[in-house]
Amino acid sequence: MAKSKAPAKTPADGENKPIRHLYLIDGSGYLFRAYHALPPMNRPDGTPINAVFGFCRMLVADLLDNPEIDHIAMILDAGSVTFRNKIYDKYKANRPDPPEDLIPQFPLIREAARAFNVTVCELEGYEADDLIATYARLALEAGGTCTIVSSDKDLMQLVRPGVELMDPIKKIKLGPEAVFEKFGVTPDKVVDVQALAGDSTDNVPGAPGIGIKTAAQLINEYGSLETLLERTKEIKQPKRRESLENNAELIRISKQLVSLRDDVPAPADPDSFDKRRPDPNVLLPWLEQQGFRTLLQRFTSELGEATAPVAPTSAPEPVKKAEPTAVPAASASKKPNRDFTTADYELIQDVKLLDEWIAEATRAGTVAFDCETDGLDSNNAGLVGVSLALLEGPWGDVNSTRRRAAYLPLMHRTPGGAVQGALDLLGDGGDRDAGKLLDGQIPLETAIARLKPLLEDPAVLKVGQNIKYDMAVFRRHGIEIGPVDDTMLISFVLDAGKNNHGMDELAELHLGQKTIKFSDVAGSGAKQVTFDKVPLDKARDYAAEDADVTMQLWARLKPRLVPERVTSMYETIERPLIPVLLSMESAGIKVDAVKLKGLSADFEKRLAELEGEIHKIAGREFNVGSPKQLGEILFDEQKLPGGKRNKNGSWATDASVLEDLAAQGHPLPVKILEHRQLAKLKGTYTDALMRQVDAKTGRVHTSYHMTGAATGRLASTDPNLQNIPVRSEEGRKIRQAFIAEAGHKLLSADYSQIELRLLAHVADIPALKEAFARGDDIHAITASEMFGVPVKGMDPLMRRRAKAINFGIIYGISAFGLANQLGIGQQEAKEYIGRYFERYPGIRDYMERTKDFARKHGYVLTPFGRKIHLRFIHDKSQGMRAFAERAAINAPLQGGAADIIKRAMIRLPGALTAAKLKAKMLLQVHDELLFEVPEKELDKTRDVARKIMESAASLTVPLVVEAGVGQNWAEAH
DNA sequence: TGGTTCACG
DNA sequence: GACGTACGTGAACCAG
Repeated sequence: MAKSKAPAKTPADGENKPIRHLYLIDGSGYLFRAYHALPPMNRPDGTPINAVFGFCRMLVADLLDNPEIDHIAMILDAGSVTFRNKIYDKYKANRPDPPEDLIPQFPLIREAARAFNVTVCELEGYEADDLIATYARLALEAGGTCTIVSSDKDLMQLVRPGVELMDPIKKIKLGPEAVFEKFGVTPDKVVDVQALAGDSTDNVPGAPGIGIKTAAQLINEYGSLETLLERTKEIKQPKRRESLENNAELIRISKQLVSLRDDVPAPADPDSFDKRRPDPNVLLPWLEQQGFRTLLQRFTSELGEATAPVAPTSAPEPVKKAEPTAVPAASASKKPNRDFTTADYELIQDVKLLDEWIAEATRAGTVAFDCETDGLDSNNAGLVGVSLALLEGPWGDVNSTRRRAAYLPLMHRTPGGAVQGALDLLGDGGDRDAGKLLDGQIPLETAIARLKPLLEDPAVLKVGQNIKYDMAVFRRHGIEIGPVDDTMLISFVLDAGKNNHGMDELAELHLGQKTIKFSDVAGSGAKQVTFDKVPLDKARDYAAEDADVTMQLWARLKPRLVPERVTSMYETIERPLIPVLLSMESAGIKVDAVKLKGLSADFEKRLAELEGEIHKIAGREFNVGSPKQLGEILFDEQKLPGGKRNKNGSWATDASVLEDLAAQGHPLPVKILEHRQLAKLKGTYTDALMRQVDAKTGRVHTSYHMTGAATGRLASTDPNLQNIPVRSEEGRKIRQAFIAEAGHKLLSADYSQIELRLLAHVADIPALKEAFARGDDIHAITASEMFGVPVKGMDPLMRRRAKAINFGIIYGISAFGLANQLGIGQQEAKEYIGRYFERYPGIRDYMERTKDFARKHGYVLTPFGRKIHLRFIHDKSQGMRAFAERAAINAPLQGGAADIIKRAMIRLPGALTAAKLKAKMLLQVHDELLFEVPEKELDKTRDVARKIMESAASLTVPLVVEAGVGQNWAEAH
């Protein structure tokens, strides 16, 4: 017998309204999805809550707040035994148990739905999917439409006009196209494909040897499963034919298993699913119990205080956790000024309105702005428009403020012009393409002239998201923007390691707002247009939103700096670094294109030779660049010993494997290694670098990302100039192509052993500190202390091993890693580590202290106060925790070194100017700075650089900088 | 798009 | 007792 659990509607709601659009939430599917998507969180009483939190966030932000939704219900499985078990007893038999910290959340999702006054439906003997199918049908028959909130592929068979699927985490609507992408057939044929292909997670057998690809092909060819089974004789491939002929019955059973029933007895009339206001007496106490503070705040102001609070149902036995973590209240969704929408964004098309905005911004004292361009390269992209946003009212109080945002289009053009932007070599911003300037735009020169006083006004703070980019664009129009704040950097100093710092992610996280995607306004793939071709109305929505979101993020994040003790990290390191990096990026470095071309030709010739030799030894032709084909040659065909497989089952062919084989005297791996090295050099460096040379300057301009690495290191892209080869002879030839301008030389200054020095400092190891103070060879000293041999006349092998251990310590040593590095047994490695800790017990103490700190606080600190969060420090997987612990040990050292060189970089431009030197800082490679120096100023510049770098921090060990000079980077380094 | 490999500190 | 492992990046290439 079916039993209904649909709650009665509250009398106050009156009559049910008929369905227009029904939302059906696949409750357990959603819970699993949210569980895996969100980091562990706990309720104040310790109960794990992440999946429920994700569920509530979705429910509020996407469903209850969406006025288009009038009917909504959550569907659940009533039990584990259904009619399908009668058809096939092994159905879903090998489902693993859910994770233990998910189990207590199952009952909570029922509570959550009840608290928000959302109907819960379940039906014994049937799965939630059958109920969903049935309600989808009922909705259609009632003349309405239906959205199923689930990412379960089994529900794809229900997609049809009026019924769509929505991924609850990605918020993507899945229509027939998505179904076709997944199953290769239209939605009505999905069950046929599933019946043939089977499903290992649900233990649906299907036809052995036939997967989704083959199944789709067969169904599309024969039209339906039944026709196919009748005409199996026509199938040419013997294996397929046999599989189908021998398993016809099993396939029919499979079809019954995967077909959803849309005729089950519905426990409640779908008209009764109408969206209802939550009852404050139920919702508020429940939210409080879960610790969802922002939601509580919001609903208290929306619904009013509870008048007769109903105590939340008793909580299940909480899972005991060693270190309960707080629910991040700030990440809950919250939308200030909910009546403010994109429709309120303004379009500035005349000078009068622009002047008004500028006056308003000047009066407000803080303005968010963002510029839109026709490319991504900040050195060349042309300015297309500017957006501005204001937040007026009490500082930082998002609830009692008024939002305003506007877009000022400047260089939008009619579509149909030649593709340009990145390909633009003239860079003049003029008549470089066929598109004509659109009407209704203030002339660029006029707008620039009006904006300049605002953007340079020392009394107006300009807030940007990755403002380095905007500063670069405006600099080329003669505007030096300042003073500035950067929400990306504020987020970085607050939350490095917790989340990334792109605007879309921050908007979602802190404002609960999904931003308009660039591809929504500009298209995607080959059809994508540059922003100047986007129509003004769309451009306004997209661009004004950027400034609007930036302003709100600033109001949300900036007040956290002081209480979370990262103000000085932001104000003395990250923010002042912006203009320094900007100058380095726009300076670029000269490369010798002729030299690169020659190298490329050399490499190409040698590669062709090697390829011939390799094919000869292998006995056949194959793609040497394909690890898959190579693995098959080496281990399946040549039957070489010692094949390892990587996690997806294919043969591993990385350098360490090939080196092992080479050491055993096999000729093929030797050639492959050489081929790999040259292919890398040619593909990644010579050829790619030539393409990156800027036509205007004849130099390459990298772009530095300030928030790419959680430790505080910079990252370099387009091109990455932080991984130019240096370790191999062939590779160094590429460095030779980085050259100085005529009359100049390159000066390279790098910190010696900076991370080990920091280790000696923070762990406070007298023996190491003294060795550094004396200027001793630190690896030799370590070897001497460990193995009890004098430094003089030491076996180089011992020094090498000590060096590997010193590095290992920095990385959070493990016996496995050290053994791998040194090519010794794990036992031996373990013994070395033991001996090291015996000699330097302070280092072991430091490592333990650091791990404890990370476990207690969820982050670690560099000596300069940079915070690095360890997201996985309490993960339930031992492997993930160990990973986080090693990262915790490494982060203060790597991050501390990053702090030091950043401090030096900030001081250097001023110091050079003060010494009347014209040297330019060009590149930073983590512990090295590269300068281009007029030949006559070499000595002075070297002295200044060394002095500033060595005094960038005062530690209990000296900082030592080694400098070199040359015509090219290889010589200087 | 994800996995593999390899360049750097 | 088994498992998966050195820390931090970005780019090219292959395969699906």
